Amino acid sequence: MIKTRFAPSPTGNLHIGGARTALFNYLYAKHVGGVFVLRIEDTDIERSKDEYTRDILEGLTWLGMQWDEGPHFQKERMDIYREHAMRLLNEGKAYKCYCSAEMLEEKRRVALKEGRKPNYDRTCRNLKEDRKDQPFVIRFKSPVDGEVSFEDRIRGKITFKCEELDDLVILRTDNTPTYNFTVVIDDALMGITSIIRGDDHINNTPRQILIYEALNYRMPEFAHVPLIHGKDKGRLSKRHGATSLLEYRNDGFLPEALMNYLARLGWAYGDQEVFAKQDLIEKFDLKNVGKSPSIFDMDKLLWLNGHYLKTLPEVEVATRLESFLENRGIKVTDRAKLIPVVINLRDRAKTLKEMAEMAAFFFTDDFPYDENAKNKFLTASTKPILERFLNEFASLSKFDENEQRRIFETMAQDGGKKLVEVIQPIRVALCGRTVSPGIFEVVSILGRESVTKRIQKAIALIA
RNA sequence: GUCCCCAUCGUCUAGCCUGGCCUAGGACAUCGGCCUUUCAAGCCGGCAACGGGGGUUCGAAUCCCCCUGGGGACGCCA
Repeated sequence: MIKTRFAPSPTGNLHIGGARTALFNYLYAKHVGGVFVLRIEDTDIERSKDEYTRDILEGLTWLGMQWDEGPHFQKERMDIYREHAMRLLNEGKAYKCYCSAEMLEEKRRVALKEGRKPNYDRTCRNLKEDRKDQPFVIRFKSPVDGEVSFEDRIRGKITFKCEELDDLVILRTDNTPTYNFTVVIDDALMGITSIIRGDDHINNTPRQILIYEALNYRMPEFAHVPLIHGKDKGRLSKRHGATSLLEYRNDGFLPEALMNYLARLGWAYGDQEVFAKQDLIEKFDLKNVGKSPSIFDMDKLLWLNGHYLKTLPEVEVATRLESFLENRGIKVTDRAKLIPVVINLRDRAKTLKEMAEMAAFFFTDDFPYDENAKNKFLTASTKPILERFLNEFASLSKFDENEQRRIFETMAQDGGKKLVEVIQPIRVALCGRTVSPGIFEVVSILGRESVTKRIQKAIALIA
């Protein structure tokens, strides 16, 4: 049974990079019929915050990655880690180190400055006496020579010389365990078989392998996925926009689009661009994951989002649009309007937020006029057009497109104008702006009463 | 500084493992055109890449080496 996990630390929001790592774990697990575990790595008491945990859980849920197990919290497992540390200590595979953090920091600084590698010099490794009253950390005894290598599912064989590795701290002065230690214990105890994570962890892998061996636990397979970079090629950060996945939700992105986009970032399946979730589960595989870092491209995400806006069932989009309208303070009293509005706007909007902005005027007669549009199209010279339209419209017996078209064409002909010249003033009167769905559609959706009211209001505005 | 990783259009990528089908394919963006009541959407077309140098081979984007460039890691953070 394949088991994967996503193990974020709640020291920040769930960002794009984390979400992608989670997605690869999720997809791989689902692809092979395995289990996807969620674990919160909150051993850093200082920086961990509940609000971040909430953000992570909500983000994963929104994207549609339901975990099968967890969330486990490391905070609740401290005793387990301590027992393991004691076990290694008793077996002579770890030792107490009394060096002060300040002193080590100074040594590191000097080493770096002199161009040496800033590794711990193992001062306390062979200490015989037990200094009972002095604070200490527990360090793992790393082999002095030899090498460690592993077969990465994405990159192939990776080898490190042991001399590059130093004796890492596994238990701090305050009796709390460190990352490289807890991660091994948890992954082993939780039966994780496949560790898929960012390639910033490649360097940690040999240390972790050594700990697996010391603890005599079964070794999982590793797959290191490249990081996502910003436009400037640097690591993705706040500077590049959204810091939380949930901001994308609030900006009107669809989880379907984001999942699709994230999956295609660093992974491909021939020339296919559009993948529904089930499709991803069927086709995703580690062997198609690329090795080089990719750059987050908002334009492509927008395109995909637009695509899903156009292809998802109308009712589905309508429901989501309604909450975005509410966010703008618009109560949808006439639900029946929602569907035709979506049908007319889905080709024009890239996001739900944008769609809500474009849809607002459909739901209230009390909408604002775009200043430029008003100045240009609601003037003394266009007033006759509005008045004539009002009359013709009132005498309209049927309400279909042909009848409407006849009015506009007659008006254009009589006035020696182009169709667009008579339509634009009407459009501004009805929508408050020069950009909208087709004028016939607008009229039909608004209905007789509302159209009349809006035209009258516009005429009054001019007078 | 040391170690590790990476390298195809501006971007995401296919092709690389198992050399010839590659005059390097698709998508986004961009530019032109068509359609048209505005704006989109849609359709058609254009521009655009194998980082450099050595090998190996009849033949290299594909295999090997070096260089360069980029990224990551070197914590009592995760």
